[in-house]
Amino acid sequence: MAQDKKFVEAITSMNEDFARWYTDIVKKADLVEYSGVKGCMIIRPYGYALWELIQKELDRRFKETGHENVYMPMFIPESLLQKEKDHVEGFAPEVAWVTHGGSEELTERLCVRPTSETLFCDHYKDIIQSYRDLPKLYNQWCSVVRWEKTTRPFLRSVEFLWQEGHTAHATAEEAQEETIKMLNVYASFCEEVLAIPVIKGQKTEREKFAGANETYTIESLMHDGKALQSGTSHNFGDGFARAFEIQYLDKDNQLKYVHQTSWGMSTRIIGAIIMVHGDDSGLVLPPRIAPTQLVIVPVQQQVEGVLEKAYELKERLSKICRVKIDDSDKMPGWKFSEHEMRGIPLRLEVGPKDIQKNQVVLVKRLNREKLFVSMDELETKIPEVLEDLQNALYNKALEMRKSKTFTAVNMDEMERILNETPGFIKAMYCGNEECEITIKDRMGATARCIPFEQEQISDKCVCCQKEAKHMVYWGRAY
RNA sequence: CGAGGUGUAGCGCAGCUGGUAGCGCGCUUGGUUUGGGACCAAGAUGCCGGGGGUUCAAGUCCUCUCACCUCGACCA
Repeated sequence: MAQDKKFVEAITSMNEDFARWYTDIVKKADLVEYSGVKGCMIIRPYGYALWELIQKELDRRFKETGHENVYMPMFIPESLLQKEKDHVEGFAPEVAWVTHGGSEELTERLCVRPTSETLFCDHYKDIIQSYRDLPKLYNQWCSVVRWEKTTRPFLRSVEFLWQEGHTAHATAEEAQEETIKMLNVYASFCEEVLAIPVIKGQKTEREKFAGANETYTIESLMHDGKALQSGTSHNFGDGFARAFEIQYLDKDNQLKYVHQTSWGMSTRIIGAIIMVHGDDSGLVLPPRIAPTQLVIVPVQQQVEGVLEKAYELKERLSKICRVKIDDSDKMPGWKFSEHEMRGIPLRLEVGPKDIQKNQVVLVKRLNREKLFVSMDELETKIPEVLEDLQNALYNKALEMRKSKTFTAVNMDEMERILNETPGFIKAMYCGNEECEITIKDRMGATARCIPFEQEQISDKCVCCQKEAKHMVYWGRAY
């Protein structure tokens, strides 16, 4: 089992301690450094490069679906935050307040935005008058602050980077269409770019966003069997519009409330990339999101001609992929491990022997498989291998999820599965919140979503055994 | 906010019944090396988390405090 051999002792093994494994990777792969403020992280160049690629891919998809980027203030006056009742109640426990400007106490406290619904609403109220002003399709890239007590890099930090889309529509139908459209954007982004398979579905009443009529979600499953909400899309109906009096004059000369949506994806998704694809040697990045897709490691670089050839290859290959060269004076083995830890999908080794044979060695991060490739065929071979790796990662993640997805018809069965083989549990639900609470209290699992793709596991609710309304994915979650 | 744990060099740690600071890795310089974490030599690096006490003497004992980590309750 040479493939499973561990070359680096620095990373705690996944099976030994998953939480430690995660923090080890985050630090050893140079994604994050802890900062002086509890719960706030320094995102280092490699981690930020990941985020930039995520931004680039998502932003392109937002633009393609007609959205425009804006920037809202970071501060929200207390009175503004108060306007929508459910919304404030949802966020009140975790907002940070600014009370002073310099040495002077403010007449009204300012909240550091935990999310920007109220700001967008306040703005929409001013700029929307006519049906001709609709729809408004805005998005904002920013950071938000939520005063969390238990924090972990990417998964839950006090300040995090995200994107929040906020749209206003003339009709309820349009708003619903937008909500689903953006959920699909997230889902295809996750599956196509991040190679993370997701379950699309709707949140239960209990789990939905504060102030939303409906919340839709994509849920993914981590290696330890815990679920991660990877993106959400909300239909607000006209609830916020009524609270903020966002009205427009329709064609029929009637004043009507707009219908709104919001949707977000955050740096948390980086946690998902780590926990879905990573292994005991470190990060594993899908090629489409890898800041460096190919690293060139010269071997015996002191031998005349080796470094020159390596630089020449870098120059050539930079036209077809994101490539870096490691010409430091570390040992080759050290470099191999280092770049594996950072999850670079493909390594190219070139040494005197290769140059003689006019070939290079390509090594896949995923399984350390070696390919000997002629120097003349790199331009066709490398994109092919990267594409294969992208697909292989998706399939592997899908297999992993399948192997951790179970069905249960009663509480004992559900609890046994959760304890013995953590993962998603498909089980029927009556729709009564009491049952959700019972399940949460008894086994710490929550309703992840009511999937669009329904299955009939049984007729009865897994908890109360009364008539079931729908099938729900349950699980312990991050 | 409850329960537990850890703070000593950049990182990981040792430092006993108190006696004035050590190991490994990393770092710097020079040399030999290079196909899975090389070797030799010479270096540099400390408010022992912070305050207060006990003592002739405190990483070490007492006390308060702060920070961080892990696990639970609440959340993207």
